[in-house]
Amino acid sequence: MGYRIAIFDDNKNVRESISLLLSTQHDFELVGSFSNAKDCIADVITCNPDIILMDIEMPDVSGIQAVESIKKEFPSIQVLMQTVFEDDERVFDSICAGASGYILKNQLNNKLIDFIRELHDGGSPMSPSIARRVLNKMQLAAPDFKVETHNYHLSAREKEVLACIVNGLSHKMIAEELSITYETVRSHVKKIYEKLHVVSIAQAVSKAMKEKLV
Amino acid sequence: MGYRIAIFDDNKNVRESISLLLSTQHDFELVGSFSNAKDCIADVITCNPDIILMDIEMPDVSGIQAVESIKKEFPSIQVLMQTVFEDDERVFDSICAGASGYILKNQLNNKLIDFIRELHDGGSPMSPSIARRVLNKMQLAAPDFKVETHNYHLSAREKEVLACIVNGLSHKMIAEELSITYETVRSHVKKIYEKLHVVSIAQAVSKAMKEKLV
DNA sequence: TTTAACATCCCCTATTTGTGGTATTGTTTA
DNA sequence: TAAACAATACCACAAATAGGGGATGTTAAA
Repeated sequence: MGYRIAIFDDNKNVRESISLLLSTQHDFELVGSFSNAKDCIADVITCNPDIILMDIEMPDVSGIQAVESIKKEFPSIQVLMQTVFEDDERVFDSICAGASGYILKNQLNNKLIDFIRELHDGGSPMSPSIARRVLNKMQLAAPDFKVETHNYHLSAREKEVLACIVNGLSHKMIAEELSITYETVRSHVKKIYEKLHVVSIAQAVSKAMKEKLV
Repeated sequence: MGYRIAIFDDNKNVRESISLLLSTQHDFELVGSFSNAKDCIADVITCNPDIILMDIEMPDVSGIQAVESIKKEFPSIQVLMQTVFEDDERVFDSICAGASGYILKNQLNNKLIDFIRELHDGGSPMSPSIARRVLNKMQLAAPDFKVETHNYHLSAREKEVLACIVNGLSHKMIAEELSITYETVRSHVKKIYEKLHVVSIAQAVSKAMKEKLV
């Protein structure tokens, strides 16, 4: 089965050299080549690719916006970002937008073919320095991932009330929201405090958010 | 400049075959080979490696615990995890513990040399499927990363007070904590609410934690 | 079938918090 | 140097929250 590949890049030379490179592989088929991501959804519908090579810096619509809308419409398409930039922000925005790989353009020529195959086989090709950035970011965010998640045995109703509290509603507003009386809200809150071992709204919100209880 | 490499792996065959593989590279030097991470800190001091190949599953002390303590003591040593496991938990625990790369053992033979060089050059070699898991994890955690971080121009003192509130202290306790009067705390709180555009403790805590203001 | 947990509602009291002011002092900056 | 901000402190009143009860009906588990 061949790979259907599309390119978005505003640089004509880049598009042409990639086209030439892809043509050396008998099982690669370049089904689309676009200088602009303005109509990327329509373009993708037209050419129906499996894999998209996406430049980040393009006029009008950035590659990051493009990958976001493409992945929303076609989650199974794999997008490989390619750029000269490797600042943290662009890297993480791309990944969060749904890119499955991120490579620097200086590595284009020699490795692109391998990277595309790796992508197709369920891998996530990244330039070495990008991969390092990604790991560093995860290490920084480690506390966010490693949440000690006790189970406080809150009932469904109690979780609802707690969610309202975290969203900043007063007891009175929670009563309205859940169509119960103020006194019932108070009963739930008392029970929540007991179960979480807290004694105030501030502590409850803090604990709920820290331990992702809502 | 040569690479000083140490191995931790409980399987003697693995250690020997890696040793053999490394010996084919004139600039690689195997400075230590250990079947156990019990004394990993002492071992590392003794053999002084630049790079460590760490097996995950070892008796007594796991590779994850080992990398955690090694990175704590010697942050500049690069650790490459190698394992047959690729469950999410072990992958992320390893990365959070400070590993700079993570490769599956079935790819050992042919690629290990390249991976070690990549690691040494500031990259983070990962097996393709591992890289994909890492990106998926980041995408899932995207909301945690993409914090719209307004600047509310809180003064240093106001941030202190806000931190106390988030930690669940009452105004009275904050007064004691910061050695100011109760009324001053209330003044700060008023100002904080004004700047954050909130009207209650719950909202303040919620906003402060969501936007990582403390 | 008794018990336990849950959801609902009510009362009383005390404390904490929210809102509106005012005021002094020192520092920074336009 | 005047204006703006920051940190401190106080007062008064209103509203919200916290803690102690008690009560009822339902449902699910032992």
